Amino acid sequence: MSKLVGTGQCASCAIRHLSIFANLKPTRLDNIPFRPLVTRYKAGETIYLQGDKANTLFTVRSGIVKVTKSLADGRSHILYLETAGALLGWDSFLESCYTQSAIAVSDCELCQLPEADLERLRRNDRDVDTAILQRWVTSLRRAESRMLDLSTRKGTEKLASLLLEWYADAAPGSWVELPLTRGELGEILGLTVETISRFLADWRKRGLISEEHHKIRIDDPDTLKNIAAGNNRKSRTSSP
Amino acid sequence: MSKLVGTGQCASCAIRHLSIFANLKPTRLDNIPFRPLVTRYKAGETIYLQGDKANTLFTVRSGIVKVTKSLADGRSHILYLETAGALLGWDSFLESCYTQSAIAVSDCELCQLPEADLERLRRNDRDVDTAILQRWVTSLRRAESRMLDLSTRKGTEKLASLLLEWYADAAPGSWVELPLTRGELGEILGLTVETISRFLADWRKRGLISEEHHKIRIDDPDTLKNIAAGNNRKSRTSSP
DNA sequence: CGTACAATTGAGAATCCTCAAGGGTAGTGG
DNA sequence: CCACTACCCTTGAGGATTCTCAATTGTACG
Repeated sequence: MSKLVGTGQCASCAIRHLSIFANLKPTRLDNIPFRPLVTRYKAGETIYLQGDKANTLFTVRSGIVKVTKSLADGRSHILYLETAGALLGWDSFLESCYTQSAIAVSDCELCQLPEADLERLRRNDRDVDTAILQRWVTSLRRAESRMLDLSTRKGTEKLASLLLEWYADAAPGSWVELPLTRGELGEILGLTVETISRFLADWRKRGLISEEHHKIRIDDPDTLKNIAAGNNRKSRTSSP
Repeated sequence: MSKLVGTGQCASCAIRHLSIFANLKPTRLDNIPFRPLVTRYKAGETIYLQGDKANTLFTVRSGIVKVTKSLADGRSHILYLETAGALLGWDSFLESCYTQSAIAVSDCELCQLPEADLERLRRNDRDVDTAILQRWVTSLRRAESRMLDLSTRKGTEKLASLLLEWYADAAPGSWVELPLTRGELGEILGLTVETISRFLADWRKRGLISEEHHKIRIDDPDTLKNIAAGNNRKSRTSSP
């Protein structure tokens, strides 16, 4: 199960520059009126479940968290993959229940921010308030971009985009950890396991990517970018 | 073009109970330090465009507004349909550009809320702040539900749900205005004009709905609810 | 009454899903 | 150490769904 590591020292936190406290001056940090609990989760462990009473927000310190949403009949979807610095659990602000579940994809470490404490801090500190507001708008933008992707783009376009985005910060030609199963990739993009498997197999054969264990390498980024841009579509000539 | 009607009197506003000022006590309303401009738009007119400098939020007073997002290649999608009480233009909080466009679907009347004024009010008034925060979380939830719908549900399920939702507040068996074209319905659900047209034609033939001019009536809500729930799927028996 | 746009309908094809079978891999317990 | 299990991945065949292209009809509005 998840393990409590201790209480965080925000002033000396290694990922503070990514967090909502990034812009707080050191003197202000002393005013943070609570010490967030730091919890460690192993891959596959649940952080919170859709339907649980929502009264805590979380900041990801390390690892990858998938945020999923399920339908009554069992169909589900991965809404976001969150990494270091992300803030989870907005539903807490409504003092209701979580409308999604959060699950560790890799081993993770998270800070717990009780809603009441964070709310008090937000009201008293303009920088924290602004940081939260910005994250909020950014989350909404991201969700809206995903809606556009889901509704207008083909499977190959979406998968190619996801790989490139995942790979964005990596050195060209290097191996990158991809701790997601085919099923999870499908749940992000709205495709089935088999479809993902077929696309990746095809791209491996064509020399666009290589895979080994749970690592992936992009060998032909240009072609992949073309696919992501939809240039493999049948005919979309702009000439009359 | 859009026409300026005048400046709003929040205290006596007919839709205040739906707005972010709903919970302000009458005495507090006098403290609203600005008079929102009220503007009228005719069907089809643009309220703001993706890429415009974002410094104004809007409250819908009457009519229906579609909020759309476009890809570089021209493909686009309707993110939301907004009605009385809705707040638009969150991007203004980031002092950047609008990442969507807002267009009047029917004749509309909107209040303009300059970001700077609203921001000042939000910081000074806890109720306004809470109201905005709640709308934010609600918007995010709605976007996430739509993501789930777009990625997991079939066309018929989505269209049936949309009609039922649209019809939710109407009396059973009554005619309801549906000012959306087939193309717009498709842009909401991620389907083409032709697909929408075929679904509706089929349902008309089967006696589930009736259409006349731009009005629609649901004749067999039960069957439609079944379709929306996915009960027309091939086989999903839970027995072994 | 012409023009522009919306809706319909058909035919064929692209895309993706479902079902099914088989192979690989990692962890577990005797 | 090995069998066993569970889970993930792959691949094929067939079919459901939806798109694309094209032609036609209907409708609103100046």
